[in-house]
Amino acid sequence: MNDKESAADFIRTIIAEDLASGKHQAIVTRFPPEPNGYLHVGHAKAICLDFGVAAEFGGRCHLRFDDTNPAKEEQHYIDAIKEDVRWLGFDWGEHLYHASDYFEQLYDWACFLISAGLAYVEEQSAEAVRKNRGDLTSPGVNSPFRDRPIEESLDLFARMRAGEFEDGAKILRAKIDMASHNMVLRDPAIYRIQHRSHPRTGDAWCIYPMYDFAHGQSDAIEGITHSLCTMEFENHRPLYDWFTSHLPVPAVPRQYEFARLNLSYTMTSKRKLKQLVDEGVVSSWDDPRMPTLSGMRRRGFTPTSIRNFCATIGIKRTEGTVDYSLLESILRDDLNDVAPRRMAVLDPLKVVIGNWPAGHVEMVEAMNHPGKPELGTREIPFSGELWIEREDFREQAPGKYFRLKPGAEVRFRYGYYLTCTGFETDDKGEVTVVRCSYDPESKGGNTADERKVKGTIHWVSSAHAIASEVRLYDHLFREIVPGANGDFMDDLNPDSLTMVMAQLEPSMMDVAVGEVVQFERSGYFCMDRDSSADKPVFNRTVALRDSWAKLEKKLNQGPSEGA
RNA sequence: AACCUGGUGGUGUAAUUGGUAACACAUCUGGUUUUGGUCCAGACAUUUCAGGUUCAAGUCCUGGCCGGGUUGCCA
Repeated sequence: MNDKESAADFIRTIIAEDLASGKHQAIVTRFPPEPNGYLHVGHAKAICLDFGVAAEFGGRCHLRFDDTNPAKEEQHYIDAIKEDVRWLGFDWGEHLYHASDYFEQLYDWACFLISAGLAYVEEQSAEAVRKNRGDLTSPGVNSPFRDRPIEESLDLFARMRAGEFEDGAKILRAKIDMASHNMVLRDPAIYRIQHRSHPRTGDAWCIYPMYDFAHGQSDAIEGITHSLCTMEFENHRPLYDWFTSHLPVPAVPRQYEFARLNLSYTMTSKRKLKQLVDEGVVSSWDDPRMPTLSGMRRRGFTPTSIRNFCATIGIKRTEGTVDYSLLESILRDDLNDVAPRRMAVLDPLKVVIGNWPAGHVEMVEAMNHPGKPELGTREIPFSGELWIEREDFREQAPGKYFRLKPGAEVRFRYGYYLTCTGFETDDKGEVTVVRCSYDPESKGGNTADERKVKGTIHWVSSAHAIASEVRLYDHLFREIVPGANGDFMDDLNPDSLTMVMAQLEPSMMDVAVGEVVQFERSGYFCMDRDSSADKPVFNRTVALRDSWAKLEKKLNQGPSEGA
């Protein structure tokens, strides 16, 4: 399946205009994650925008790590982020940068600001600073240090860098407007002291620039033309512009904001996802239930499906919540196209064919993809003892139930027509064996008389089957918007993971870790890295659409209770 | 209640910038089918409300209503 084209959203419109008017000769964007966690679908939206727009307009996109807070950042996050961006299908080429690459320049610019009377060293406590900032409806109060001599601030700032003061003892603040309606402009902190080693600069620094002081300037240094970010930074744009207009930066980039992605039944918040990992709710950042790119990869999502999803949801400034079913639909679309078909029984029930020659095994031919004959066929062993899906047999069933029931004839896909002649149960009434007879003239699934057999079910020869652990997933949360009514942890779905022991057709031995196949009539499954030579493990990526389930639900709701 | 932003079907997007509201998902009906899958056909909104400008308004103006963001030495 090819990538869906992205519509001309407001950002692409602006870029096209900037190029047409000659404002820019070429465009440069950047994707700037903080390496404090793993990337999730929300980031995919940003990545597809940043890299996508650059590619469409013949520009380039940088990967820049926003590593200004060593308290939260780690090298392994950096490595994982790079892997995820590459997996999604994007390439930053030579343009890998870090905000920390610019620490020396940023320091110089901070001194420049102090010298220009536009920044000062603050010595009030964090609490006092907060108190004096005022609130949403009342202006703040100027700091007693606001008008201290420039030389004094310069000296103090140098000593901050030299490590003379403890964490929190002082900060550097920009001198803007304590009465601004925009809180971000009330003399924002631009440097803080943190005696902590940084994943890249080690112990070279004990003062670190704040996001606001690093981002726009980093953009300027790299020649970013369009700095795209999410709406929560909208209030920061005036500050972004304040720095680039008061500092001798080499270029003046522009920031544009778009709405972040919200997906139903999950969440796109690094902080909350980290909590799920830290509290052991999920096994890891790449748990297949996680909306992280690594989790989705392990689950069996294709990069194409995620890119198509991002193209479909579009870019706007309005918040909304996308139906998870849209993602699933786009995923199925791609998987239907690329996934080879196989047979597997998730909830095995034994079928014994009474008139089958004892000990006889026959090979039947099955297509690897009904829609793509060019993908060839494979041979599957058929015998007198088979596994079928427990739900494919009913002792009593409504007329619309086309599967196995006493007296009914159904087609065993690619095999034979079987007619149910009886069944056995245990003391609890649970069906243990279904007895059938087969029509020797129906090999392959057709007969000369062309009689209609409505039902077709999948099967696996019990003597040849491979036992496998299969992990079935459901939404991680029960609520469309987890946490909407309180703590999101209260909305966890206790049934988000179910494990079953399935029986697979022998050819499944050749599936590779990470490969996705369709278990016919069931869903798409991806071989997990937990697989071993003697026990494969599969994750259900997504189930097939199930119109029978809907029909049956309706039948059961009807006036006369269904079977 | 301050400032900033936004409001098109159940959901996500579109509408040549003032000219018969389009597409996808979801839902419901049918048809095809050796996957109750795929595929095909059909149904499903007078654009938050009230006024105004205009031959003509989802697009422009005024007011109301509703939503999101903002008071880190996080990003």
